[in-house]
Amino acid sequence: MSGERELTAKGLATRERIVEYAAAVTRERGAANTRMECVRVAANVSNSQLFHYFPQGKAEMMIAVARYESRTILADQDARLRTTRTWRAWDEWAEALLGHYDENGSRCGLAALLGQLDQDAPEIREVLAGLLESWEQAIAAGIRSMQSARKISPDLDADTTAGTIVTGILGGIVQMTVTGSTNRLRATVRASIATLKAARQ
Amino acid sequence: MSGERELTAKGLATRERIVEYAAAVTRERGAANTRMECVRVAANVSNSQLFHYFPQGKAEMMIAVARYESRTILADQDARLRTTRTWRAWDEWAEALLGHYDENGSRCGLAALLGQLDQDAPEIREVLAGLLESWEQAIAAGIRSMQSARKISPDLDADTTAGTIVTGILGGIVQMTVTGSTNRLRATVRASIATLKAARQ
DNA sequence: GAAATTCTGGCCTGTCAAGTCCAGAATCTG
DNA sequence: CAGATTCTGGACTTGACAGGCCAGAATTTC
Repeated sequence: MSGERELTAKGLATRERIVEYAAAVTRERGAANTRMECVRVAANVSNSQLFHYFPQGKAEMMIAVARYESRTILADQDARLRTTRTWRAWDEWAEALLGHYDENGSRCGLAALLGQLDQDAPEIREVLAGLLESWEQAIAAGIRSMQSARKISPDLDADTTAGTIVTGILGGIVQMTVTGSTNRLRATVRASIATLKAARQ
Repeated sequence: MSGERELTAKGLATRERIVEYAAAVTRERGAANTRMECVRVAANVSNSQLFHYFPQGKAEMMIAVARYESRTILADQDARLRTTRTWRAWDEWAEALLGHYDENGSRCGLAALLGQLDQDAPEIREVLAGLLESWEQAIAAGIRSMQSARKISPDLDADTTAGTIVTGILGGIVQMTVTGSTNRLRATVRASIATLKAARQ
């Protein structure tokens, strides 16, 4: 047993499985209301295992959950946005985003974590800040693709616009968790695309 | 002692004072991390008083806090927006909003409550939904004032636009709590005003 | 001045959940 | 097979915090 962690492939797999179930519970109940006991039952592991893989306890686990959600969202968005060269692709991006929430009914891994920022967990804040940053970059890359394809004017500031779009999505998600309706998210995402189209070339 | 509550003027004043301090503590530490003990000390009352005025305990108190914050925000926004007839007034509105957060450094009563939605408190959700609704209406009223003054085209849908503006503000506030910076809020509020100006008449 | 209320302040209980500990079983790896 | 790890499961400790209880003091109100 060295100072650092050495996990076998099996160990890593188990740890990852725990994180996935923990993320699911967190999405369902919010980070604050996520009980280690619930995760234990959901992941079907023993208590010892939980604390074996997360010696720092719940705090460490929630950071892992934040990283997991972050990775998941970014992988999806990156794939959809990096080489977006048609208006149709943007419409599909928007509908995919909205469709996700229409299906999952305001369960949102991002929103579930946002509620937990008050705690003593600056690391979660950092992870989420990184997620927002990368998300902006993915959208900015999509905008630049459109500019390369001469469909959006090069005068449009891709970074600023991308930032505003992410802010709008975030606000829409929050409104969804408050009101239970995706109306505002829908309106905002469509307004974002309208803004892009207003800069048509 | 009748079935319903009968509070003297003094009693009401004390209750209100408790709510104000509770709101301050909540802003500082977030709803989840707000301890009755902290409120007790801050408001300088005894434990019995706390539970005398809030027989349902913390849950009831947080609802009162939500109503208080809601009232405070709306009173301010209503005053600024209901009869906004000049572009300058909009700029002042925006700067007041941004200035507030630059001063208070990401302390936000609204954000502090948003984090607490996971809990078993549907009433807080309702209060916040009402706040957002009224806020939208205040902004829509401001837009209509501009339309009456023939400064914004009557073709602009005041309600939809107001909804998008509130969504953007909300997203900016959330990003502020995550990143600690008001940059995105600033960009979004300015983009909102730019959208209005784009519908100049 | 009597009745009700407002208020103090401490003490006590209950609950919930995080995290520890341990003895032993199963599994993997060289 | 030997030695490490993975894993079970339960019992246990600890701490935080909500909330109740009570005896009595101050204040208000009629």
